Amino acid sequence: MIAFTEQAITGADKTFFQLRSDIVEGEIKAGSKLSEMELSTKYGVSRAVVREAINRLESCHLVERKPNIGARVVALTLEGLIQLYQVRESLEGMAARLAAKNMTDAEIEDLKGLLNTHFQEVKGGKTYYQEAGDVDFHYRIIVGSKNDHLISMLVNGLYHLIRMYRVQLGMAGPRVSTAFDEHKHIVQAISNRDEELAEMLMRRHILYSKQNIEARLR
Amino acid sequence: MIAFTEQAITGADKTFFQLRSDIVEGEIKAGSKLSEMELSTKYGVSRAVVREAINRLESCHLVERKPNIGARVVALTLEGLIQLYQVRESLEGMAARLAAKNMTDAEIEDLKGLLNTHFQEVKGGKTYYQEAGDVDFHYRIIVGSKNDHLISMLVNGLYHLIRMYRVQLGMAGPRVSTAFDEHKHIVQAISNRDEELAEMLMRRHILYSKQNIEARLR
DNA sequence: AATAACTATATTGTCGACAATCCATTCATT
DNA sequence: AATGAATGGATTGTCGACAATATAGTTATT
Repeated sequence: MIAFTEQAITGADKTFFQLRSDIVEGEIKAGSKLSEMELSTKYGVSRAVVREAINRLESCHLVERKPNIGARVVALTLEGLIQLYQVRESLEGMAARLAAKNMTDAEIEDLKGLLNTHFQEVKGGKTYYQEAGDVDFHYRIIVGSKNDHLISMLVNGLYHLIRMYRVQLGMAGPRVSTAFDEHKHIVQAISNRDEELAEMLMRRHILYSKQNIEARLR
Repeated sequence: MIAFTEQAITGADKTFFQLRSDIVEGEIKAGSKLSEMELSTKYGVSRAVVREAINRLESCHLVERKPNIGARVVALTLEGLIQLYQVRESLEGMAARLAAKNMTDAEIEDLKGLLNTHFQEVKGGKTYYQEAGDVDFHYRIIVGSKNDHLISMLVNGLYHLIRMYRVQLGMAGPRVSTAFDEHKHIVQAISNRDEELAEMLMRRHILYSKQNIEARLR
């Protein structure tokens, strides 16, 4: 499980990561206001670096900023979640298509291996690791697309927001075993270099996931 | 033609718009380095606002920034253009699907009207306005999707980069009359509330456009 | 009592100066 | 001559102070 290793170079990086984590994990409440001065004392840095961190968070759609007024953590709404999943369906569908075209045979073999270890965890009922496995699966396909825009939008952009919804609206849930089967079929399509099918299966996979969430939250 | 009216509130806004325009129009060359001090004297503002503007440009994928080294305008490559069009196909396809679902009847009528005025311009051979008409067409469908993520990603994010390629690699070109027919069919599908077809037609439309560009630049 | 104008306070926006880092040139060593 | 270390100059990162703007509370007016 090769983690996405983002390392902080500058102080603004550290503050950004810290702040993002605090928002995603809900330590800073959704919808709450972000005071620059308050955060600067809290994290022990100047207002300038807090401002830069907040700007980056805005790029991730994790906060909304209004001129001369300030920044607020985004509010979590069902409507927002649905819209997020629509974009995700679109982008990850394309990612699966491109992965079927661009992943190397070795990368595909690795992916199959990941699926096996994931299978063991599902059998063992380790729900905690299931989410990590799920994220890792999608992550590899995104990276496998070899499309920098796609990778950046999903990994640096939307995935943290998705995780924020997962954590704060409590969406671990079952659907793991069926989701596992879907993963298997997607990998099979990629292995067969069937771009069309890979995209279609990925889109349905995410669509099911969306419908599952909708049914649960409504 | 209701233009997207972004108005600058703060000074950083103005600098951002100015800098973005200079980059997109090629006054600042693709691939060139952005010196904070140089820009701050050029635009008559402090380095802090230049930094904020550059950060925002990075979010638009118009510049790349490296810690402790600086920011460069992105390089324009055929590979990058292809990847950009792949993302565009994915997102605008979804936008067309959602537009078929979410646009009001009045908005669809307006869109038909726009197509008519566009038709007059095509007949008159006004190639200058053709591009504006094309942008306006796509813009309305994106907004018609009513999906904020989609709108933000395309309008604030990718469209300026696409325009940068258009301007600097000289991609006005013909294909206008055939593109017009494709636009007509897409609107028809939206008018029929045929989500599936609307998405498919939009994707093909963008795919053709990509292939046209590839054939021309290769 | 309700609305409007004003004042005071707090927050964000902007600036110039200082610190840390990188890059090119020079110098020393093998 | 080639590689590596040291030095100087330039650029980015960070900070605290000041200016501009918004918000809340108060007073004045109808």
